[in-house]
Amino acid sequence: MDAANTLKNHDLRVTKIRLAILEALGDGHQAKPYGELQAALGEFDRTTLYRTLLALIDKGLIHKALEENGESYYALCGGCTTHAHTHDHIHFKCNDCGTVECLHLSNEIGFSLPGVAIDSLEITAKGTCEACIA
Amino acid sequence: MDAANTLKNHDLRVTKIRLAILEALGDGHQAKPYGELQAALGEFDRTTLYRTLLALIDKGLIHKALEENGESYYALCGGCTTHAHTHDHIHFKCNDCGTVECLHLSNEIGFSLPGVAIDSLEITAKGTCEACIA
DNA sequence: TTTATTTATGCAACATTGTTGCATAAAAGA
DNA sequence: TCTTTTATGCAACAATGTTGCATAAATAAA
Repeated sequence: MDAANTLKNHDLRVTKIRLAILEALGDGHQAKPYGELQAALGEFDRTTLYRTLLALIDKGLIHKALEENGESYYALCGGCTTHAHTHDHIHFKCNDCGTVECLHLSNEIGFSLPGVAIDSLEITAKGTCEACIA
Repeated sequence: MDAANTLKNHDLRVTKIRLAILEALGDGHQAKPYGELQAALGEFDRTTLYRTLLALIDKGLIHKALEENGESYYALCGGCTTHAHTHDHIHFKCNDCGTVECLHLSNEIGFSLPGVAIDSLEITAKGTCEACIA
C-alpha cells in the first residue's frame, strides 16, 4: 500500500509533511532521532513537525521507540499494535554507529511483578550491532 | 554508612548539594524526576544540580532510571553496579500516581539477538502499582 | 591551624525540544 | 466550485541541557 492510502486508512488527511515523514522513516525497522527528522524535513515548520508526529502516534502509524539524552527516536509501527509495543518487540541501539533498530523477538520475554498490573513494557538493549562488530 | 562517607568512598568531595541530593533520593528504591529534585533543591543553582547529578552518575552513586517526556528520573544505585543496570533490575512507573520504582527481579530475563553484542539492557514497565490498585 | 592547591559552585549565556494560541492555507466533502 | 473541517506557519514562551569563567569552598600540605 502506498503512503497516501496508509494515511487515509488511519483517519489522517494526506499532506506533504505526513508523506515526507513516512518516507523519512523508511522501511520501518529503524528508528530515527528527532534531530535527524527535523533536518530531513527542514522545509517544514518545527511546530508542524512536532504536531504531525503527535498525530501519527495518536493514530497508531508511528511510535516513539526510545528517549535518550533528551532526544526522542521515532519509528513506523510495523507489526506493532498502537498501544502495546511490548513483550516481543525491543529497541536496540548500537553504541558505535548510533543506529536504533526495532527488533522482533522469537521468544517472548516473561517475568512477574507481584501485586502490580503491567500495561506496557519497554525494553531497550544497547551494544554493538552486527555491522559494527565485523 | 552515612552520606558523607558514601561520598568519600566514591571519590567525591563532601558538599552541601551532594548531601542534599542523596537525602532527596531517600531509600533508593524510588526514582525521582528531575523537576522534583530541582524543586527540592531550590536553594542551589540549576547548573550546579545538573553537574552534580553528572558527577554522582559518573562515580556510580546514582543512575538515570528512565527518561520520559523529556524528563529524566534519577535513583540511588542500590545493589546495582555502575555500568550495568540490567537483567535483574527494572523500572516500574505507575500511570496513576506517577511513582517510579526500581525493582529487583527474582528471575533473570533472558533472550538472544543473533549477531549483536548486548552491553546493557533497560527495561521499563508501566501500569498500576499495588497502592493504586487497592 | 594556617596556607596552598584542587575542585565545586553560581552566574551569565545560549541551544534544543516541547508546547500553546491564533490567523491563514490547504484538504475533503457536498 | 463552494463550504467546512483540519493542518500549517509564525510568534512566543517554558523547561532542560550545556559551556565558560570568576569566585568560593573543600581538601591536602606545611
